[in-house]
Amino acid sequence: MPKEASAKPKRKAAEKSAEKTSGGRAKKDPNAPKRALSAYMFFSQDWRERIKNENPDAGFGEVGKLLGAKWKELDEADKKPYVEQASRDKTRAETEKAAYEAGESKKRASSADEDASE
DNA sequence: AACGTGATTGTTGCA
DNA sequence: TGCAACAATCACGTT
Repeated sequence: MPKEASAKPKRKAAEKSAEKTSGGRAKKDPNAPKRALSAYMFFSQDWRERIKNENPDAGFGEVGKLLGAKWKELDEADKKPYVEQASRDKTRAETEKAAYEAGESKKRASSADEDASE
């Protein structure tokens, strides 16, 4: 149950080192199609304006914490639009990965007939 | 099949 | 240029 645990001060750019389960799962994708944005990402994009609007002095920590607090205040219906965008982005990520997989696959076999687009 | 983990997303502001 | 809290996520990989 590594899920939920009060707090997980474990991830960060500093702890990039992973290696666990079996030996460090591949290193992430070579092309890194990146995943999809989170509802929070859209939520922040919309709220960051308001936060700065009501907190022109709020830098990053203020806005950050305030944003998170507000986020929880929102109801599912409020997050809905954000989640919806996240869902849309997820589909986008699917296409990204699809193209990434396709590229990876085609890149493998092709080499001469492949157009010089890239 | 089910589970676990890591990697990723976006904001601002500064050394 | 990268990292810092804030939250979600979820796709991948391992078992």
